[in-house]
Parts: sequence; C-alpha cells; structure tokens
Amino acid sequence: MRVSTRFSDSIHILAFIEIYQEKKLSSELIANSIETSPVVVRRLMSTLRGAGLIATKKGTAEPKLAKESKQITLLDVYLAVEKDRQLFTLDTNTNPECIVGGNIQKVLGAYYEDAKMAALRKFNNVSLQDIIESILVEQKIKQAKE
Amino acid sequence: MRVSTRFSDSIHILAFIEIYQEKKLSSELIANSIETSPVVVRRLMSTLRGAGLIATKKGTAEPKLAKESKQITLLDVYLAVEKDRQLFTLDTNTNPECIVGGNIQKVLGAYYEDAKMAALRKFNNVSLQDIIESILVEQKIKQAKE
DNA sequence: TATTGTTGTTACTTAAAAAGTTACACGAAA
DNA sequence: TTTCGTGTAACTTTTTAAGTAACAACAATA
Repeated sequence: MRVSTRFSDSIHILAFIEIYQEKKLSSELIANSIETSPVVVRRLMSTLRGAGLIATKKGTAEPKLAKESKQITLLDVYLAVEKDRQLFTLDTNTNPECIVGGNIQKVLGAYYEDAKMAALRKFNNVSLQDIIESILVEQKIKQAKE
Repeated sequence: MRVSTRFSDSIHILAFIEIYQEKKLSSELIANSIETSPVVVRRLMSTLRGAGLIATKKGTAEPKLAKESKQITLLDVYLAVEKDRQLFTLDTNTNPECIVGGNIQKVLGAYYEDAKMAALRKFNNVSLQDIIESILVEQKIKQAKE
C-alpha cells in the first residue's frame, strides 16, 4: 500500500500553526509548506480538532492550538491520527487447526505489543514544543552556514 | 497500501520448520498452516535463506534452520524481511523554502529513529526459541481446557 | 447585502505496495 | 523417466492512503 504520512504531516501542521500563529493561516498556505493539497490538510485538521488538539472556526483561516505546545506530545498526535492500530502487523488469517497457526497470533501479539509500547513511550516524552524548538535551532544552524 | 505480514509469516515459517523438523516440509504444507500460497512461502524462505537463517535444498522439501533457534532473534528475522526501513514514515516531500518544511524532516527523523530503536531492541531480546516455547505452552493450555 | 474567500465534508480517482497467481526451468529421488 | 518440489520471474488483484473535484455553510467586508 501507500505508506501513511499522516503522523508526520499532522506534526507539521501543528508546528506550523504555532510558529506562524499571528498570520492568516489558510489550509492552502499550510498545504504549500507540506507540499500537498488543501483538502488533505483540512482532513487532517478535522481529525486533530476531533482529538481536541486544535480549535478552528468554519469559514475563518485562524486555526489555534487547543493546548499549549508543551502539553501536546507526539503520542497525542500519533493516537489522534493513527488510532491505536498495530505497529507490527499480525497475520490474522492462520490455520487454527495447526499448533503453530493456532497459537502464534496470541504469542506474537504479546511481543508486538511490548515493542510498540516501547516506541510509543518515547513519543510520550517528546512535546510539540520540543519539535518546534528543534526546528528553529536547525534553521539557525542553516543560516549560520550561509 | 496493503499491510505487510512478512515479518509475522517469516516467524511462522521458522517456528514451523523447527517444530516439525522430522517431517517432510513442502512449501505447500507450510502454506497450509499460514493459509497462504506456496509461492509466498517460497519467496519468504528465499529471503530467509539469503539472510542466513535457514538452509534449503532445491527440489527437496527439507528446510532446516541454519542456526539454533536460541541464536535467532526476532530482530534478525525483522531485518531479514523488512530491511532497515522506516517504522514511522517521514513525509520526504516538504517545502524546503519554509522554516517548518525545510527542517522538520531532520528533526522528526531523529525522534522516529529513537522510537524505532526502542522497539527493535525489544525484538533483539526475544529468540525464536522463546516463540516456540510460548506456542507449545499455549497449546497445552488449550488442551487442558478441553 | 452581494461578493469573495475559507472551511468542512463527501464522493470519486489515482498511486503504491504487498499478497496472490500462473508458469516453468531445474533438481532430487524413487 | 516419472513424479514431486524448489526457485524465480512476470503478471494480477487487493488494500489503503493520498490526491482531486465539488459544494454547502460560514465569515468578513466592500
């Protein structure tokens, strides 16, 4: 399948909103930074709004974060747009009559959950504020090189 | 896109080979346990062979593990079939002219790597032997319930 | 208040990745 | 020498998400 960039693009949107909060922020302008279409941006923003991460007004190009950037973690964003889906995919169609096929899903599922939890815990320790600060630092590094 | 079950299916194949090592193990028989086609099994086995995890003989249905099951970790299997690809997907097409678009890939990439590493480290601590033992225990639990 | 711009949403199309399928040359073993 | 199986290539189908088009509802303002 096509690989989902929802998580990355959502963080992009949130960082963009916060960094350019004084400006008029249409979905088209944001789409320009992500290099995608305005509808894709609005679709993601709709999800982020549903998860209580941003606040928007219909007809008005003024999206705001619904919480402080320090209070939004990468995990919040991940769960908003990817839900709690499997990170490593079990084959859920194995032969239940077979010793291996009949038990591997439960066994592997437990180890997969364990690995997923380890990854998501990392995301729970990174805030949107961290991302924004890092972006601004990288930008200064770039400029210092010129 | 369709979600890859290569990792799960590969572990399935390896466990199957080890558990039924005395028997004649055609790709068709293994495919029956996974509920897939023999070609899919042979394709995966070809990759596992390339990674030095199994040994096969063309024309003969006698695949063997190339190492002891204790010496094969889930990480070995993962890297064999999924390579070292991104676990969380960066959007690699962002606007370099924009402060966010121009720096977010580097910033997010680092956090993604960190989370991925946490997950893969878990897999490095689980052996095929662990999986097989767990499968056999689950099977006994099942049978005790009957 | 008519116009212009924007959001929010639906429906549809396209793209990409992996599984599934077909086919077949080649090897093994009886 | 026949039968079974592997290894592999080429092609088709399935799945999922991005991209696109369209439009009603809302906001601001000329």
